[in-house]
Amino acid sequence: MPRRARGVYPWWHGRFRGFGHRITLGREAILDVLIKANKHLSAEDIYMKVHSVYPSVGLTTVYRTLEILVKLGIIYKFDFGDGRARYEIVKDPKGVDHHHHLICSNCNRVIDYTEFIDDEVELFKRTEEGLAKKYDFKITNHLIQFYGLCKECSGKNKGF
Amino acid sequence: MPRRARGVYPWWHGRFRGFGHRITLGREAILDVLIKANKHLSAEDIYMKVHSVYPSVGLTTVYRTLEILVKLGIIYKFDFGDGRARYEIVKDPKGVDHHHHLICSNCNRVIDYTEFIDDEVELFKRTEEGLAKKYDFKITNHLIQFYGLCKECSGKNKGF
DNA sequence: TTGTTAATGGAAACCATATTCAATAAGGAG
DNA sequence: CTCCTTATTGAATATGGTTTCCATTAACAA
Repeated sequence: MPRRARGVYPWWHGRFRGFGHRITLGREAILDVLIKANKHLSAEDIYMKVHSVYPSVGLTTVYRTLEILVKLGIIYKFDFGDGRARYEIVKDPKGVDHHHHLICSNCNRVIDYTEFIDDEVELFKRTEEGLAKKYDFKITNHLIQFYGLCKECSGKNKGF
Repeated sequence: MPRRARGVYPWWHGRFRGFGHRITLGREAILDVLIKANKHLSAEDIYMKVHSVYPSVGLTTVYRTLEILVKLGIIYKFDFGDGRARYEIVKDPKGVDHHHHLICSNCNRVIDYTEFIDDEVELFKRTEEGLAKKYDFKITNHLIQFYGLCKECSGKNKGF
């Protein structure tokens, strides 16, 4: 937890407090890990990193904090099909770091890609508007993932 | 399991046998349920339906069969975020039944939509080609889901 | 500083899915 | 049609990520 200049608070404190949540050491540490990692991490990944600095923070707190962060829209929760969820800090959809995922059905390797995002975002904007109107559904975000076989697996594995 | 005219086999038998799998009563019943349901079902949903007709078919067989069907590309497996997977028969991407999902973050209701699919298919064709080339990744399918608040939930629930 | 109440961690509970294993049956060979 | 090999099966049990319980601690408003 980097020391903070007097009276200067991280961007997310307002949103956090605004929903009635308290700022705690554990929560700061957890979000700090997500921000610094800048890639998808499992709850256990996060727990281990936080725990190495603050051994008093338990796995339960990690799960509870992640749940809040997801609901507040501060982080994303992904399912890559290997039985454990992954979490990732939300970036501006227009930002440089925004990406989607390629998932290998065989080895579960996950590749981030940033190409074609502009086209996708453009299409989604249109689709979202149409769907929101038709179903009276307030869309907050979308999930896009491609599945297939990665370079290593496509050679040896023929389906099953 | 409807009686079959002599020598006439369901479309999926060839693919099934081709991969060395045997055709069994349980497997026919399970796939039959998926075909007739024509919507996403959980393993338990499928188990109960099959079990009501063939009490001898166990939940284990349902899971094992679903795993094979997914690997053979005969059904899709979805995660809607409520902790249990859903399965759905694969239809031709150009077919009328092809659809994607709108998921309510609050009540977990899932809405199927078929609108705008053409645009998406078009975009994905381009994206898939580009990604396949760049990452040497053999894409077999994609997942798109929109998250947000449904009509019922958007009024009362403000985030958290 | 104090009081109210959210937050915490460790243990236990949960629950969907996976695995084990002996019994059974699909389907090719004869 | 029958036999034989071996995939498939169900029941019970294990697994493992996530959630809940509950007594204790600490955030922060007054």
